[in-house]
Amino acid sequence: MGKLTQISKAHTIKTLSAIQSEVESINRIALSVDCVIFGFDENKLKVLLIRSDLKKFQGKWSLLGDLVDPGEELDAAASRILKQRTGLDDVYMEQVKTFGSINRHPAGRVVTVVYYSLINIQNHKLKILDNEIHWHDVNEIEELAFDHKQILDCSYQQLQRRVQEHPLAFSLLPKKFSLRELQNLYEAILNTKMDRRNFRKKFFAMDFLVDINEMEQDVPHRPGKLYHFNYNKYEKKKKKWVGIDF
Amino acid sequence: MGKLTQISKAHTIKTLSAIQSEVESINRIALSVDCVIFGFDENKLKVLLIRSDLKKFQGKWSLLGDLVDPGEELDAAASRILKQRTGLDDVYMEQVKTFGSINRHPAGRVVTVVYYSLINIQNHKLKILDNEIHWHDVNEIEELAFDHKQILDCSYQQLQRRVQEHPLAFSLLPKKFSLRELQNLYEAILNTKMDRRNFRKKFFAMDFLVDINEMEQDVPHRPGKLYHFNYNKYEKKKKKWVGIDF
DNA sequence: GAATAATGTGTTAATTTTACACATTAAAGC
DNA sequence: GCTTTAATGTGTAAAATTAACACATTATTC
Repeated sequence: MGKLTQISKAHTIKTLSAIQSEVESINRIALSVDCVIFGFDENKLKVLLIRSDLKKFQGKWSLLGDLVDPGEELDAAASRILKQRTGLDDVYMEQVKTFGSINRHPAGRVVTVVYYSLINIQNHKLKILDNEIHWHDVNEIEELAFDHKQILDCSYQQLQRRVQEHPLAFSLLPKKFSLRELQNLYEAILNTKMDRRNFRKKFFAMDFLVDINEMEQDVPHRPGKLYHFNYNKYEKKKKKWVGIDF
Repeated sequence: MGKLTQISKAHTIKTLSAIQSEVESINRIALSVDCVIFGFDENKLKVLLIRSDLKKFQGKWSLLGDLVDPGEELDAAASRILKQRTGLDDVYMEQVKTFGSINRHPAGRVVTVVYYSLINIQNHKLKILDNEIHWHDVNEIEELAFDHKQILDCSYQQLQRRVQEHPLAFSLLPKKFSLRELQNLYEAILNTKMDRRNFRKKFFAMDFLVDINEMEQDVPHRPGKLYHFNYNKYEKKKKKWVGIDF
């Protein structure tokens, strides 16, 4: 008996209900969503992890994930996980890749769709109540439960690529930020040092920064100017790019 | 009762079998793989489509896909579909994205992991026996069954991006090719016209082309030189890039 | 008020990308 | 076989982008 879309071989026109029962009888694969939640604090790129609840991985850290509800969109599942864990919605999120190795999960075949999100740690510092959840330096993570280290690496690489094409990184900063903070963020994500003057030039040229006529407070040195990111302007420009650059 | 990875809320250590039964009882989502198979012929970028076997989409074209076997890797499923439909293995393939809208499939919840592949049409022209399968100009496709138009658009965009970063496109050409053919291919994929001299300069500078001291045969004009693509050299260089450019 | 440490700013060199023209060669047409 | 035609093959100069680099200014700290 052919499988769902293999049917075309015989090429008879099937009724929906025939296919429906095929779907139900054949499928023994569970579907989950895992979230790689990035944050930025103390000039380090961080990722939110939880202690694994499986005996096999006892003591190990893992990404935040959950099974997808049969009636739930994939994006919605990712949002839900994020909301449950951080209390935040309206967060930048992007699908990364789907991981489906046969033995990636000890409980059976679990295929997982991975998303990364970018959140501002300060915003939700108080909302993490579960004391089994912690922020970890991305660059200091050696091992994770399941295949989560591989997933993290893949997501981190995608973030590094994307952040050079689109100014996503602002999602990791508070609304008001100085250029030094912005540069520290980029240096943390890309793991490089950059020239301060060229960095400033580049961002001013992009024309997404709004000078809000405020200065940093309580910094142990000469305070820098504070800026907003103009999301509207960015979205408008992005539309013009579609099909050209990306 | 919490779902698989939601368990961490209560944070008891569960046994595997407890989780296994959760997985089995909860999951009602089918998983498929769809392949966007690109080819290049008559200076046009093509995609391989099959007539839909569903009444709802009768007459409409769709991508080649199939349900994933519970014991089958995702990549393997994509390879299998390709092999079944074209007779080819050892083909360039890349995961694109996973599509999981609730109502994307009339038979129920079917989440599909999408791959694109690049194949050389000449190589396997004789292997497509099923007369319900045809090549279509990518740029002339208006409508497809399911959400396959959206999937195609997404895959095509990803191909366009990737081809500018890595010389993937060679997979679409025969082993021996002229620079004109190569440029026609890039122009077809990117939907642009390019300067012939700059194009040649760029590819010679990459240093992946091997002059095989042969000329085109049976062309209605002055024959051009033929080249091979040096995959080994490319793979070596790619390793040096890792973490720097990509 | 002197020392410190960060902010803020412009110019030049180097590299990369784009634009552009003419001689050469084989096929096609007469 | 001679002419016409249409493509191949090649180099250089301008333009745009990116990288390198130094000093005056300002608030804080001591």
